[in-house]
Amino acid sequence: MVKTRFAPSPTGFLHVGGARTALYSYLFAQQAKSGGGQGEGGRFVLRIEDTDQVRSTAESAAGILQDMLWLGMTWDEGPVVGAEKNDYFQSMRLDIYDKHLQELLAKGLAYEAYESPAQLAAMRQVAEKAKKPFRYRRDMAGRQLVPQEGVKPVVRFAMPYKDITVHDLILGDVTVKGEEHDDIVIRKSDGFPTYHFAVVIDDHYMGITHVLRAQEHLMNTFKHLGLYGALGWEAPLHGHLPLVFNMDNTKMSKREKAKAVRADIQKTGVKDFAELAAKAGVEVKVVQEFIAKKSDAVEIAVKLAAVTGTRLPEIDVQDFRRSGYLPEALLNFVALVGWSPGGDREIMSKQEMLELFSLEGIQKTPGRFDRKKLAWMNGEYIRKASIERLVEAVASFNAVTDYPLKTASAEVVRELLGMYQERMVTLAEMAENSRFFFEEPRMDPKAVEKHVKGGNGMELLRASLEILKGVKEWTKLGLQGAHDRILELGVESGGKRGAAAQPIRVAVSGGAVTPPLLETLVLLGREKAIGRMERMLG
RNA sequence: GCCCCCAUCGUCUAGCGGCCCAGGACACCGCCCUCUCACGGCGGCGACACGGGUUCGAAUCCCGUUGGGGGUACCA
Repeated sequence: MVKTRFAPSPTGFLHVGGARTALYSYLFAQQAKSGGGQGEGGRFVLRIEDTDQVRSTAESAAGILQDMLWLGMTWDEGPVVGAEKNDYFQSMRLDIYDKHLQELLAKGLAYEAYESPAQLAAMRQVAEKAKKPFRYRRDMAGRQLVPQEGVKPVVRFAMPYKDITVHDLILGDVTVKGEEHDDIVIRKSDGFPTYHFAVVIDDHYMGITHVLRAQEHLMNTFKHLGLYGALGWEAPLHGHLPLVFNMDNTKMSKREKAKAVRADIQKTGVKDFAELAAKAGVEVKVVQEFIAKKSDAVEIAVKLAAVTGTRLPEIDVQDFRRSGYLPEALLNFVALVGWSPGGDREIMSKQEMLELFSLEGIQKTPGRFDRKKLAWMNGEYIRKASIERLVEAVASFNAVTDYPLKTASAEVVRELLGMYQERMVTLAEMAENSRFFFEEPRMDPKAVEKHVKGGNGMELLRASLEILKGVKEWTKLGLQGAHDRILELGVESGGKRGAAAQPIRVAVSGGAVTPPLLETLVLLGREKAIGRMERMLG
């Protein structure tokens, strides 16, 4: 039996790094499920670690579930979508933690500690000045041995001070010496367990056999192993995954959204934020604090970005959905940051990943998240997808975005997909570039100058307009003759074959780039096409 | 500072002692195709961090150096 889990804390949306951790755990369990006859099956558990009362939110938890499902990762045990909290939320399991806390206390394997946060900070500072590591130990000098007025005690775990080795599934054996350990807090003063305590108890009760988590947890594992020992339980196997970074080696964090917005605001040189604040519907003071880097709040960044037109970097799964990535492409890409099936395999369906996944293929080094490669991969998926699949994807995309594409009929969506499938990398690109089909085009002055006003653009446009006006039936078939004639026009005028197409493009779309002219004109319709050309001619 | 992990093209990686003066993909740069933009095709640039060992033979094994990363919370 293999049982894995993904245990996010609901303090924000599902991060792509988290999605990858979830994916590996999911694949590992699913693999055991399909088993090849050798396994007794596998189960994948989703657990919400909401022991941080201040930062956890219900919306965040709901968002994480939604993102998991969008990516196609379903769980065998966990929260029920749309339902109230159940046993897979740590905040619902306080009794269990407390029971074991009492047990440890009774056995003398845990104890109350009475230092205030300020006292602890001071102790750390002293250690730092002396260039000595600070470790809270029951045998250290200077402990606060009696309760203090106004300070609620925490409970610390009496860590065994002996060498501990983790047999990591990915990194191999890692040992930390006994003198390195310290007595961690297992119950905070608010009565909630800390992560370390809740995780151990939950993994045990939920029967988790394999824990795959990010490498930032490696050092925590020793503490957890200490707890398993004290509780008399067998520990699950652990595997620590390499971290995921940005191309510039910085952490992929939500702070980048704030950074992007700040950079754009600073570029404008505006110093008085009253107008900006008003437009964004935020208090001036809040904006000022944001600019002063006193806050990196995502909600504020989003509001301000809407005003400044800043393109926020994608960090969370939701961001990628809004940018028009296909879940299968994102999943495929994310799988490959830190794992390789060996050989040259890159494009893989979930089913193929399931067949190929193995812990041996997991890298030990941190990976960079190369958005350009993701974009390429998304394009590959889009080009290989059936129109049916893309129609579905557009619906899912429209549900979280607000482009005019949203107003398109099913039939028009299919037409657009036909035109854009080979020339888009994300659905957002299509949504953006196809705006002129739905609303009046914004004229790009450079394009107008170059293709219409410059050279013989006006003449060509006039001649083309006459040809188009003569078209009886405004369909692909009916327009074919006129279209050919327009291309000839370009050659006759001494230009390239497409010389006459450009002025029409610009008149009709506002820019120099559209899908092939014929299809564009057909979908646009006679009235809009001719009207826009006439307007351009003045 | 201390503890721990890691190290192949700019990036993701293949490689698990001879098949490698290192293969693929993205990116980048040319050329071809072409009504714009794409798609597609062809080609180019480009890496075993460094120094010692071990071995007939090392990208692959060992040690050191350097570099990168993680941890060092009443956050997870």
